[in-house]
Amino acid sequence: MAASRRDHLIDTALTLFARDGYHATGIDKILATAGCAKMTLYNHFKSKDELILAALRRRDERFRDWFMRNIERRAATPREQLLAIFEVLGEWFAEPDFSGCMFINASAEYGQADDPIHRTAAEHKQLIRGYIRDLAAKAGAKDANTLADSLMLLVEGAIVMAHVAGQADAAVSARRTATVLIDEALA
Amino acid sequence: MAASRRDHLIDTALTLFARDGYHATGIDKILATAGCAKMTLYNHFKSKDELILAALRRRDERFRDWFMRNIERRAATPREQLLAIFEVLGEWFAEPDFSGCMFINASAEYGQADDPIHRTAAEHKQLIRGYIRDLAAKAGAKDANTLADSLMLLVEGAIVMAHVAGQADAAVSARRTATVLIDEALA
DNA sequence: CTCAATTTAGACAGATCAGTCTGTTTATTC
DNA sequence: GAATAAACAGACTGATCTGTCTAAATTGAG
Repeated sequence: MAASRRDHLIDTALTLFARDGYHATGIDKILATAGCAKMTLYNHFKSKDELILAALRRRDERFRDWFMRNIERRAATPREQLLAIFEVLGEWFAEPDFSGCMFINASAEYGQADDPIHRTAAEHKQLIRGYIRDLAAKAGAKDANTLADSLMLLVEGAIVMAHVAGQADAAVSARRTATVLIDEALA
Repeated sequence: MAASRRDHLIDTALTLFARDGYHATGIDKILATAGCAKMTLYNHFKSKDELILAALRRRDERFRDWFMRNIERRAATPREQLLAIFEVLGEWFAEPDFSGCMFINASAEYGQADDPIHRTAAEHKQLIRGYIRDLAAKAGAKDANTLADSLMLLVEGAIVMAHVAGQADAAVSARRTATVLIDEALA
């Protein structure tokens, strides 16, 4: 198949970018890992940045699908689902190859806000926020946007504390904190 | 002076690492910007990684000094100081060259937890957390550690949302959220 | 089978990377 | 002024970077 080569390149790049970072992962290492010729890559992507964008788009799809699916599997009511967010985060942090959020990491390496890579990261965060906002609205929050903003801070804070500070229980702290905020917002 | 050349190199590297990232900032660019010879750098630092560590240590000192000084200038009581944290964050985010947290960014590029650079970032976060914990204790929190954990999540979450998602008012959201948590913890 | 598209390996370009070394010049100190 | 230490410019190594190109091998569809 034609698309399979391209898919395989994206998946390989995804894994390496996640583990080693973007600048530190060279094209040659991606090709060697994927078992691919250089021209195959440049036939499908016009530059390394385009491959990074494709990898981020795939990561966005996969992560949000996994995230939402697990939240909705764990909890039935919107209120419980808001709390399940942090249980799913805890699962993620406990993965042996957890290396932080690829979008936070991408923004770290591509710091300019108008960079397409940075913009893709920003869009991902907005999509996550939108999902949380919808859950908050369904849970009957007085101000779904405000509750979503608060919970997003906890989500992103937990990711940072888990990865940067190595705080293994960051998701537990975040869940406990979220209960206070949710109780207050649904009162 | 002998130390001045070294200091100037650290300051120059600090600025470039903050703006462009660590891998993307080459030794040659640092030298050209600092107006320094290559051997001067390698007489003071045995490798680029050592220079990064020196820059991070200096950033830690400067940032925490600036952070604490501004919090204590803005507010007199420990409770108000806990809220002032987020006002100072807002000041930081509004700086024209704000490019996120150098320690979060360093952990993004040096993802392995046992890397000295990553460890330095983790230590910085623990120092900030310790400061917040002390404020929480002085404010009379029932459980200063728990409140500090919650507020740290808001701090780190606000940094991420401000930088990655470009959410300019992340500090305002975090402050509003913090009032709920502080009220609950001091009740 | 045939034709066209894709993938292959690998050479190559031109730039840049971190780090070493040499020899000269500047600055400090006695 | 002489002696010592530091910083200087810049060549150099060897590796690596992204991206281009060629020519042969492979694949898939009609």
